[in-house]
Amino acid sequence: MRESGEDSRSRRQQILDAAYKVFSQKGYHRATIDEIIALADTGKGTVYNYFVNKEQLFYTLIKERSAPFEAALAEVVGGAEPPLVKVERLIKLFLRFYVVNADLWRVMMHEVRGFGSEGQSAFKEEQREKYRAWFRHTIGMLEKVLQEGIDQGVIRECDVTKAAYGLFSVIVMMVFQKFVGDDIDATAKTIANIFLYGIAR
Amino acid sequence: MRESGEDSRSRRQQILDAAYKVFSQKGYHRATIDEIIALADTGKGTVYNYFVNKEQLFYTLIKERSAPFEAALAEVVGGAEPPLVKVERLIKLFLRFYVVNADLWRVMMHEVRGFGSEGQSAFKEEQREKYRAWFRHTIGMLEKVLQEGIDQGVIRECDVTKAAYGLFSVIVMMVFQKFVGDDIDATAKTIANIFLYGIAR
Amino acid sequence: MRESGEDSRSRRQQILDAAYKVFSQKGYHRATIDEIIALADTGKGTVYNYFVNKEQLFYTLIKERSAPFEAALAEVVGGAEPPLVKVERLIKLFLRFYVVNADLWRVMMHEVRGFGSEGQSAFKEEQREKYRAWFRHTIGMLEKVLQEGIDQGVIRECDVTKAAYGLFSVIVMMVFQKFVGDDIDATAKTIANIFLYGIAR
Amino acid sequence: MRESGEDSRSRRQQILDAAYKVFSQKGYHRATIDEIIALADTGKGTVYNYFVNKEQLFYTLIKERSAPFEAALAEVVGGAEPPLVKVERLIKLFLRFYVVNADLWRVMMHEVRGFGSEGQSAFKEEQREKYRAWFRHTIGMLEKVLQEGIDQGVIRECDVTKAAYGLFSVIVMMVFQKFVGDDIDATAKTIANIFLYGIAR
DNA sequence: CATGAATGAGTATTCATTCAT
DNA sequence: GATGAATGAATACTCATTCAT
Repeated sequence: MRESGEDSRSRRQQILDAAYKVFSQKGYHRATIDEIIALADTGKGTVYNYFVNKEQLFYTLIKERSAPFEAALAEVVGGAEPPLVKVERLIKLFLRFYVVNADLWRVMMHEVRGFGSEGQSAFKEEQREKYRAWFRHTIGMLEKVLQEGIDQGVIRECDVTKAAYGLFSVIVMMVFQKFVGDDIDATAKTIANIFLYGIAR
Repeated sequence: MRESGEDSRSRRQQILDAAYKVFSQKGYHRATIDEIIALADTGKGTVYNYFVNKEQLFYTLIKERSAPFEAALAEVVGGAEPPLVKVERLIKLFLRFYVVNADLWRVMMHEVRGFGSEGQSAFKEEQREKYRAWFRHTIGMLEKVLQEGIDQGVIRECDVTKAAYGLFSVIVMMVFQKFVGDDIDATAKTIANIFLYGIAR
Repeated sequence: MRESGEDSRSRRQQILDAAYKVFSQKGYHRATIDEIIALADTGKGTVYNYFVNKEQLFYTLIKERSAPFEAALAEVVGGAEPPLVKVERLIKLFLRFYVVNADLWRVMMHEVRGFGSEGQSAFKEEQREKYRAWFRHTIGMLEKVLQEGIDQGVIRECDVTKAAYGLFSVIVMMVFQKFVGDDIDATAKTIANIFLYGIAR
Repeated sequence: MRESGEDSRSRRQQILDAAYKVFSQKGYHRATIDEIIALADTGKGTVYNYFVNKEQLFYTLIKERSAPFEAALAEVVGGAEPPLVKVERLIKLFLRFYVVNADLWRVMMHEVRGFGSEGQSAFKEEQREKYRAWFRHTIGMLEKVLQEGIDQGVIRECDVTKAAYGLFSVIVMMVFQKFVGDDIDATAKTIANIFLYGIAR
């Protein structure tokens, strides 16, 4: 029995918090259950009481972290603002989310990205598809707004899927390259500006 | 003697070719020397006669593959064409290169992108810095041309580094998402168009 | 579960016992973890739960085996008997210890004795110094008694360090050459006699 | 063709010289053929033209180095001096030899000493017996002189074999512990004195 | 529920030796 | 004789997972 009554944050949450730190810091492969339990101050078996294996622990982490983000995205997309305003607001949401979760998401992306069938990733294909679906859904939010812009004639005809992925890639790149300073709003404005009007004079 | 007369491709090259396939398919960690030698139809010791270790084998692969690409980039950058033309030509070069080398470069990026300082990657910090320098140099080609455009007044004032990284990220994303069809030139045109003039009407 | 109730000797002890046999028989280099676990009837990981690596397993072996011996030496040295009696008693202790531990100690000596600075031994210099300290301390027991003899005038002036090492080398040689029969006391007497009074008539 | 006419020291000797340095410095196991040929500035195959394998190369080294030493021993033993003088002269010869060859002999001793039958040593039992015979013969020189001393009544009755091994061990210990300074004769005198008359007053 | 001792599959690397040239 | 490219056997160590308590 490790602690008596101060079990406010459940064992499960303690493990998740520790896992977040370790996965973010070490990546998926180099993160060890041993390090996670040391940080969570719990036993090894306990982890396996709450999570079926390392992979599912990681997945749970991703899912729980992204839920509020997804809700926020949906709210903006479903709102009544003009499309161009929505675009900028979405960019801000993305930036805020990735600035906070950059490390964990970088880790996830790597394990998921592989296309080939066999064993490039630590994850089973089935599992990876779930992560990919998450990406598709998330980037789909951008797509919807772009399509709305086209329908309203404020955005010119183009392949919205490609455009959305392109915008997404720029956002993520800015974060990963640590180009995003404290003023996330300014960065969002810049990205939106270039994305909408280009860099040509 | 494993092969008799078909020694056209040297042992070294056989190993490199096999390593290319295995690294591309499995990623760095999951690629095993055993699989590489099986594919190269050679002995394990032979690999270590030509390459000091797994990491250096991987590095050699990267270096030899990228050399012609870098030369082509330099030629365009040093050319006399107008900046906007150069931009499109660079985009084409990047697309062609990444379409061919997508898998291997994805693998490399993961090991390099690294995060903090310690040991999240399979590579030593020193080694990773070499890869990062390669990226900086490559993306630097884009930067130069953008700056040239600004100097000539055809591109508006902006942070060329961020712009270059943004453009780069879009290119890579298009490739990784397999949005690039057979007509690379068309894709390049589209990317250039949007990058230069934005998507707003 | 490998064994049911005969868990009297802990896993750790089983491994140490097996390691003792294998190291003694094969030497440090040629002893393999695989052979040790086969003899200990346990899993490979178990060894690494108790010992950080092969070297530390070996070190633990040495340390645990020598502890009682050192205590016995200290008792004699600290006793009130005349120096010449102490010398003989120490010789007996050394003989008894080395007769039992001859093989393991031979192995250790080789790895430690080391030469220059670099890597001729399987052990890191730092580690080797610990073993050497052990030798110095052990032979130091002989030195102390010899010095006591000189102080009391029963032993003539001489370099006690060299004398102690000489006496030590003779003891070890007798053991390694299997010159020591069942009657350890007789052998000790002979050694003491010659050491003290020489072989000249 | 590495060198043209300056082949005064034959290839064979070049290899032996290099092997001496490397074996002395690195020990038997850690000495590599690669390092030896690098030092000898020759090809790997060449080594195997002159020596059947690593072990026999080592053996040749030992044999060639010890020949003059053995001759010198035999000369003293066969001489007409009084036994006690011979003892001191032998000690001097041993000291001189081991001071020069300490490292190589230390290496040899380790590989040979093991008693058990199987695989404690890098050498086959058959081979090891050859080294042991060399030791027996060498120490036998001491034995003979001691026996001569007993026969002539200047040395008291004792087990000459044990006495010889004891004397030998002391000599070697002094060398290995670097207790032997530049004045080998003085050291020899001291050893002889204590060996003959003991340390008791 | 919590624990942690036990497990073993999986892998990069070294180096003596061979043999075709 | 000289060479060195090719070879492959041999080995310590990690870490996710299980399961008896």
